[in-house]
Amino acid sequence: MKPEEEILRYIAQFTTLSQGEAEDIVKTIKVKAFKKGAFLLKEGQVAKLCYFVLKGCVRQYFLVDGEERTTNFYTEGQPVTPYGGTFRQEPSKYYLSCLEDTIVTVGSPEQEALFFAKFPRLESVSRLAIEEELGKSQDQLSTFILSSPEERYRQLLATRPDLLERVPQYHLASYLGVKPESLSRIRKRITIKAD
Amino acid sequence: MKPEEEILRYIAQFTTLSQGEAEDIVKTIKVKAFKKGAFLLKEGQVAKLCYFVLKGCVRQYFLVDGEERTTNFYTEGQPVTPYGGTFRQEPSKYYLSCLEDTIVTVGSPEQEALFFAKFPRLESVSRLAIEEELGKSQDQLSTFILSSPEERYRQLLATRPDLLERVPQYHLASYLGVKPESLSRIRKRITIKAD
DNA sequence: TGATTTTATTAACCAAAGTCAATGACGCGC
DNA sequence: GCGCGTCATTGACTTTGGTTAATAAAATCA
Repeated sequence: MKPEEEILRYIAQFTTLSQGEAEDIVKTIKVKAFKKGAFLLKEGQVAKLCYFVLKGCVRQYFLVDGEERTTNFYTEGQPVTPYGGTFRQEPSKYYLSCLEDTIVTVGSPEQEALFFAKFPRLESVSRLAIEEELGKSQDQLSTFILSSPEERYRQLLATRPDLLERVPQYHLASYLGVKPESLSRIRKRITIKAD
Repeated sequence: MKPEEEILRYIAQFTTLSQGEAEDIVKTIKVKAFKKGAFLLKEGQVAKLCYFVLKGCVRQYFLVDGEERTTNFYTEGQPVTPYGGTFRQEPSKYYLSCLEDTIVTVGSPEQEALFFAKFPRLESVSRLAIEEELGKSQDQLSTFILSSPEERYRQLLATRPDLLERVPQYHLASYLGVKPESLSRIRKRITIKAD
């Protein structure tokens, strides 16, 4: 599958596309490649663009007392919406950094308007997608906040095992809200129990 | 201010209303009162309605091993959207219970359609509001998840001091992801440090 | 009001995460 | 291959939250 077609799979979750529409969409979207280590967004910048990951991995984090706190990993097939698709005016507190060479689609409010003019049917799809993201975000909040770090790690293991392969452990630790040393101990505890 | 007018304040965040529109909206919306302890939604029910708090306080929680885990408190001026305004088909895992005598507006998909037919301008307002909620939810996720319980308590103290007055501490503890005994100790630690 | 229930605090002890420091393992460039 | 930096693990010790149980304080209601 070409990376560009990843976005068709995403849209297909919400509606059915004709062959013509699909080809048209692939032709219309703007695609951009980033090198490992590149930033899609830095703290203080106003987010003018939004993204959708076709290939690679983007890490979202912010700084507290100079320390990075990872809040999300976006991989193939995920929309990168640090602010829920809203194009806010305020400068962002988040960084978006590529952990691998990454290919994304790029959207701006202007392109969005053109896109919806061309594919009006997809405007409601967009709304659905945002509501879906909100639901996920709230579920994540409720299941994550009230779990222990070990439970959170097991949860991650169950839902996104790919991340354990491709993301350094100290970033995962930050994502789980613990120090790298603790994650190391958690992993040890689990493998011992598994005997 | 009449409770009904709370919703005008909310809408005013996103757009400007004429005097006529404002009066019309207040006349159109459906208002309902609940007694302390009443449920807006119970686990297993399919959420067919959404709410907006005019007066009072609603607690959202779900059960894990028979234990309540509080995920949100909704007070005056907040939309109650356990699933991002979406009317999902699935039965909810959440309870919505009134901590005080509470007055809310009630919305259904049908009423929503009628409402938007009458005030077409407000459909985009609704979209903005949902995106706003998503932004808030993601911010909450990032600031809460990666903080210690003590930091979370300080955060709550700073952002929603009203809750400390009106909500029993053991519900706050559940919301912060700790046991009531721990919250008690955290409070003690903080008052000692404050000397 | 007094009695009863509900909610909050405190203490003692245990388990788990933080901190600091040292050591290993691995990858990368030279 | 060697050296270097990055990342992961381990150990000793501290801090913090969970657990259990007892007690105190506050709210509720007859």
